[in-house]
Amino acid sequence: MLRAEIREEDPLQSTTEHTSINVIFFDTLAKDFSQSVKQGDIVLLANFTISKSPTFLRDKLHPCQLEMDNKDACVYVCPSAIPGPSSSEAKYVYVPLNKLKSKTLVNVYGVVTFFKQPFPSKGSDYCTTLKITDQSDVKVICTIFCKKLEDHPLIFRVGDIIRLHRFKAEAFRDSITLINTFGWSTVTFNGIIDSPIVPRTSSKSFFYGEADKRRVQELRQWAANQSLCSDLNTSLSSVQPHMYFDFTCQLLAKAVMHSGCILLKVWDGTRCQLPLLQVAVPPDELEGECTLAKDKMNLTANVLVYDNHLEVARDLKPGAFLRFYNLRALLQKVPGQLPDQPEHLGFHLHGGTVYGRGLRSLPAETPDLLSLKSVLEKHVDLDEHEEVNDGTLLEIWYTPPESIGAEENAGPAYTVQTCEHNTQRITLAQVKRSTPPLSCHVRARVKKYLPQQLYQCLKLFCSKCKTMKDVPDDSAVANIFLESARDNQPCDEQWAATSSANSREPGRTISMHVSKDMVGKSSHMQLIFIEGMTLDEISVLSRDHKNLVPVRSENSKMTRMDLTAPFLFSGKKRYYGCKQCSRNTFENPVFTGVETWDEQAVAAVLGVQMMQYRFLIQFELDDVTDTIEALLWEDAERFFHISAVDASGCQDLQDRIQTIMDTIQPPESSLEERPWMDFCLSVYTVKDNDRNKVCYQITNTEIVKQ
DNA sequence: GTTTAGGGTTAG
Repeated sequence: MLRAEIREEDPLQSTTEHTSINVIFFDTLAKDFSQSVKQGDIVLLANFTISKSPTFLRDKLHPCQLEMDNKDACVYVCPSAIPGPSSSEAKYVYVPLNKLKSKTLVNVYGVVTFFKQPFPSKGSDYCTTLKITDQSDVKVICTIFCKKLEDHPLIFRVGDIIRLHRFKAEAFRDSITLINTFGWSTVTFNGIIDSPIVPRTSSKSFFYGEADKRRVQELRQWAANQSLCSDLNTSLSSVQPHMYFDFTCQLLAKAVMHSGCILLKVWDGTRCQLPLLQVAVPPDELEGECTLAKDKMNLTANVLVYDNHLEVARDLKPGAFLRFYNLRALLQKVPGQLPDQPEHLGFHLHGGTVYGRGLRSLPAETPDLLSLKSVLEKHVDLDEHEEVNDGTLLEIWYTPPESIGAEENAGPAYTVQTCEHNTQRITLAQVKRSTPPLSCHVRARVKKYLPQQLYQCLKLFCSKCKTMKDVPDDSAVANIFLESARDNQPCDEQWAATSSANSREPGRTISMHVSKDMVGKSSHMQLIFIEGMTLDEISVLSRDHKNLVPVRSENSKMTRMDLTAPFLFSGKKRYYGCKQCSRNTFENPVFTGVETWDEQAVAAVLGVQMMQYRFLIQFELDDVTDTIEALLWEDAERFFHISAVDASGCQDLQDRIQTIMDTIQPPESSLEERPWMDFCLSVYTVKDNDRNKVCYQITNTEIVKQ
């Protein structure tokens, strides 16, 4: 038994849907038919019977089949005018590119090193120019003139392998060029080693056999070691401003901007690192899908196509896979944009074909598209959200991408806004475009924060002169005490009761002074002035004494220590004064009338302008549309639910801040893994060298108690 | 059995 598949000779004249049908031959007829027929031959069948095709569902051919089981059944085989592969292979001889002779007719194989999409020549035809090379390492320019665009070779990228039949070799400017001539044909193959060898051609008939496969394999192998292949790895996520690059993508939508410009909205499934240009198009002028959700996620590239490329762009259908060649990435200002705001990345396919500039659609099944398709498939969940009404779209627009379709991320996880602002949440890109002053709500993740050493986020701030400084480290403070204690002679003040003792080190005397008014009061009520102690000693002593004021003597008069050191030790807390705003020294302090000594009272008596403890953290926030640097400053204590001064003397509280920061930005985590947080942002301007600088501060935002 | 192009960045 033998099965043959035959097709209607002229499908256009066929009135039925199925133009191919199975024929079953039996016995001698099967054997004879097998020996005399070649693919492409015309057959004439008579006296068959018609039965249901059992393979209809599987092979999608005609639901019936023809069975040649009748004793009168016969078949005539008419050899086709098109020669079969077996007879044609020997006819083609391929000339190496270094052996081309002028004025000869040749067939060649080569690897494409450069090519241009077909462009209109000044004559009657479209022209394709390309450059090829082979193992001889000679490069030859080829020119193909042909009236019909669809008959031009299907070259997708540098590295493709092309076979040229019936080309004329000509000398031009000291080198040989190839031009198509009568009866010409071209076949191309992709240059990827070990990928299936599938001929691409628009020729009506072409010969292709085992010898061709071998030749393609040889050239692929050779080319792989020559680094001829163009870089097709530029994705939207890696594109940089001012680049020229080849870009493989899918067309989402298109719109005619004016007679000289078509907008193509495309994506490759990766997110651009820079904000992408948004081009406003009225919905009824946009052909294809609404890209709002993808725009929002910085996934949609807007390509403006001009001049000679309009012809190709006009015929493209949304959903098509495209490759742009030598596309230009440019930073552009949005109309009405303020000078300080970031520019947006747009893409231009300007006129001309230099460096191969152009675009073409790629057949959906080409192996060139495998990686693109696999990236796009990861975004399938997005599409469902685009078939929704405007209200939902608006919501998606204002929702960070990862929370789309993920219920568990829908609500704020770690922060809550405590303000009364009734503003709709906006994107960071919109924040940057806004005009200060302004309060707004955003949802973002923490990309980075400073200082990374969290103890450095504790600052000293003078509310009078607005000076801010770091908390001095222990070694600096210890040095001040050490210097002061050296060769110190205890001071002698009339108002103080003094007791002194020798330290273990020779020459250092430790003294303690208490106001005579306070003698006999319990120790926690007392204000004790200490002299000649080291930092360690004061620290030990301060465990049991609430108010220790370190002093030194100058000409037997009691003087404050340098204000780099704390002016007061109280339990584990240390209080600092502002060098600029404090009085130089204190004389005859008045201690009467003070019932309880706290840091305020001590500062007042000593003439010290006390510095406040504050938290200061700079966050880099990211919500995909943009990033901004926002300070956590005035509302930092509310944010953490921790007082800065308490944290200054308490390791547990410092650890709690570290824990919160590790939740917001888990160590070693990628941005995508970090929690979304809701922030109230205050946008304001600050004079900076006579220029107005826009600043962002996190206000009215608190960590949710876990 | 003619001609075209014969690579090398627009300027929106």
